[in-house]
Amino acid sequence: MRLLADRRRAATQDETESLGRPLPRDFYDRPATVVARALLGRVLVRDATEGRVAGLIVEVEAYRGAADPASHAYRGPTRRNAVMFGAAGHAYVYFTYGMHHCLNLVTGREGVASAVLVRALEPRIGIDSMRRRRGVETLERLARGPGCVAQALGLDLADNGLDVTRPPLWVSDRLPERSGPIAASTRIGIRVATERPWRFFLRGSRFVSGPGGGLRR
DNA sequence: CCACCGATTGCT
DNA sequence: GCAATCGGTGGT
Repeated sequence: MRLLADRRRAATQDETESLGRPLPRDFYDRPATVVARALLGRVLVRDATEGRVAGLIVEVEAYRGAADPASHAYRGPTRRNAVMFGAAGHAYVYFTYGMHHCLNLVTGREGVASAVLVRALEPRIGIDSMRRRRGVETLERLARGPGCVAQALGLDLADNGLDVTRPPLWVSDRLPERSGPIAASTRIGIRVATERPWRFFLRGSRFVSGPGGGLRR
């Protein structure tokens, strides 16, 4: 009789096979806007002890280096944003408003401090896990909004700095067929008048981009 | 040490 | 429209 752990491992390998391979580091080693666009429609995968959770990336926001006033990196390196200044292909997870976490994927060359904020997912795998973590039922509400994405995936500061070119947190190189309409978040996040982060999302089957954020004060 | 603020969310 | 809630950040 096969051990439970072995069966679980085999199942994980099968699913990984069907999901494709993790995107390699050089995928992320490009400008944030380019990576942001290329991430749309791919599968973000989170493997935890509770099981696998995954969804299609349907909305992202690009933070373009330390010269971008909207970026956490704008005032130079600090303890919190250190990961942004590091190598591409790592997770920058931060805590905000005393209750929410948000997930970024670091892009560009070391020292460039650019990243892509994952703003919304279309749930695909581990939907019941997402429901438990989120405390909501409907697919539309499970991972719409950056705080909801992190909560649905069970991410917190312990995941800051993770290498996203391999499990337990990674993005597949596959571009699956989308099953239905995709809900992008409606709320506006950053409020910087001079320069705004560029947002990318999928509306139905169409690719859309435009300035995110509103005006400050 | 202290004060202010935030790449948000959910409820009124 | 606004409260919740607390670590990050910068100034004293």
